[in-house]
Amino acid sequence: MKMSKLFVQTLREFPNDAEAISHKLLVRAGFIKKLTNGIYTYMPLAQRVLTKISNIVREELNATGAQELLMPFVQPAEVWQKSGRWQVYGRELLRCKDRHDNDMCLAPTHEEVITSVVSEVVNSYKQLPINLYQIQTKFRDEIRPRFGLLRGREFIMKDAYSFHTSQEDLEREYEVMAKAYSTIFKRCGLETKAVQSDSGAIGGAVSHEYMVLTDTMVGENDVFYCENCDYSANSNHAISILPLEATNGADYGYSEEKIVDTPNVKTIEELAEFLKINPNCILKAVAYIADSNPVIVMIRGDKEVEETKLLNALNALEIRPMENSEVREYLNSEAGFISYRNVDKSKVRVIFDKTAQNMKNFVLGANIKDKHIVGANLESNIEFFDVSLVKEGEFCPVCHKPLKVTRGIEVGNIFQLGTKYSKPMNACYTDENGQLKPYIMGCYGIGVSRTMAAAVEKYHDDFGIIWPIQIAPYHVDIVPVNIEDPEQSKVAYELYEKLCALGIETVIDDRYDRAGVKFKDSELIGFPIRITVGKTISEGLVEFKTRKDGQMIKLTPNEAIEKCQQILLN
RNA sequence: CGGGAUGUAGCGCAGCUUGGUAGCGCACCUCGCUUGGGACGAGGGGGUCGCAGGUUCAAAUCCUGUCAUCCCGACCA
Repeated sequence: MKMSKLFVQTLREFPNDAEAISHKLLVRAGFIKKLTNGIYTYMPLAQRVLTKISNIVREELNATGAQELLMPFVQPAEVWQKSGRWQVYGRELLRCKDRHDNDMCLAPTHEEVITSVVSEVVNSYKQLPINLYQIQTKFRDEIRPRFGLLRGREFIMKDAYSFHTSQEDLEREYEVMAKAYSTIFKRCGLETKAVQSDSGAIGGAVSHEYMVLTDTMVGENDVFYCENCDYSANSNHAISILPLEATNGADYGYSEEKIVDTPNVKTIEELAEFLKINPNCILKAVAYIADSNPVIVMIRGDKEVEETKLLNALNALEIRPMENSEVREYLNSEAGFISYRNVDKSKVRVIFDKTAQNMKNFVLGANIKDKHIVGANLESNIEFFDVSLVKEGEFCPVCHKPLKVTRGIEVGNIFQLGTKYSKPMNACYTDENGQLKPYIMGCYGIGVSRTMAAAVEKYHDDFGIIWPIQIAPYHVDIVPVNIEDPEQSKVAYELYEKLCALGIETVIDDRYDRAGVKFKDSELIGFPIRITVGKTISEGLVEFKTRKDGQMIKLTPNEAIEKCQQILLN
């Protein structure tokens, strides 16, 4: 490709509406252009990267026996009503009507359609198992799109769905996919960690997320992991063994239950300070509205509520903190002094976190303004749930060593769905005994456009992007310092022809610009290899430079070609 | 949806306080010169100042409303 013909416009400055480095660089280097919030055009350079990632995905999935198909992006409400998600999915599902006034939607995912398609084709256990996938645009009307491609509204996703006759066979396929995923990301030049996760709106029991670990804010997930064993989990799913700490209020002299004055002491910090007590001896109450029902969570004072865990414990869809007016209305109390005692349990659901379990003689809100109870103890027969957020340093649930935390960008995930979709949609096959059985399903996603952004997030420097060669838009950038110099031009074009003939993807920067412009663009765009044809041509040499380590060596044109081949083979 | 900020040429910005000819840099076009790290000179094209009302002889500028975008919190590939 001649640079003069390549449809790309690099910018001299970073766009001012971008925050994430991948967003800034992809825009500045001319890979993407924003149409509107969370919706981008993939320019030719980006399209080449996406194609490469997609092809790696295809090769690895095809190797497992999965088959590619392509499903509709615009879907009728019917299939969503059948699965029950038309009501459940919320405003993230972009709905519209066709000219006949039928309800339609833009596909955020394809469980409904694939289940419907498979149920028409697969009638017998003899046709199972099967794994089908597609690579396609998805639309999710995210509350807050941000970070460019990392959280767009429209994005490219590979989604695969498998169908089985038994849980065992699903688990077998799940392992196959897990392996394929590791290979796929590795081939894209990305190290990933498979972490346990909550299954969210997609549903199902077991799931793992593939995270690219990063120390920046754009990793939107907190990942807890153990350095000793291989336990790792998203914060919305992580569990821990708490370090042994004093949780006995008697240590602070509160061995007898009584009400004490705590004027204007509202927060846990203030209360701990006021009573000269460790926060972990306070049983705090956090009030929520879950699907318009009041809930209070009793949790140890030094711990936070993990709302996804709470959502699951309550089997609720939506959750938000209670407002002060609602505290008065439902709990007949003031924020800061709430307690599970003296609330109407028929109206207010009370959840005890497991951190409350071993507390003795603790401090508790008195449900009266400016008063707390000290030396309190829990009644027996209380059911405990795990709804607390893990903290770094708490102990691994597997091997009891301290857990670490890091940020992660989720580039893929795998779910064991079970019969979550097949049952409501009545999608069944006939088994060996002539019985109708719902399919046991799994589903497996990879964010293709997000993977591209994650690679940039991971591999860049002050000059621009450093593409892993496996997914780089082109392998080599030939820079004739002065295209008007007949000797340089001749050598550069010969080199270009030869590399192209060898199937090496090459750009020749044939622009009449000065060398500095070409060098800057080369580094910004992130070509893995740059071959400069300049003054050393008098000695019959060109300069061979790799983007990754910045190493420059002088070689003859033929040696340069060999070197390219060598690098591409590795 | 709540809190903060910003909308002026393709991109980055100034002008607004104190109303009076719409500007700068980059990019683009022409000519010249230049060719090893985003050159230089001369000339040129391009903007209903987000949108709608209002105040005024006069609005990018003041007032009201509205829309959009970005950042911080609840969603997910």
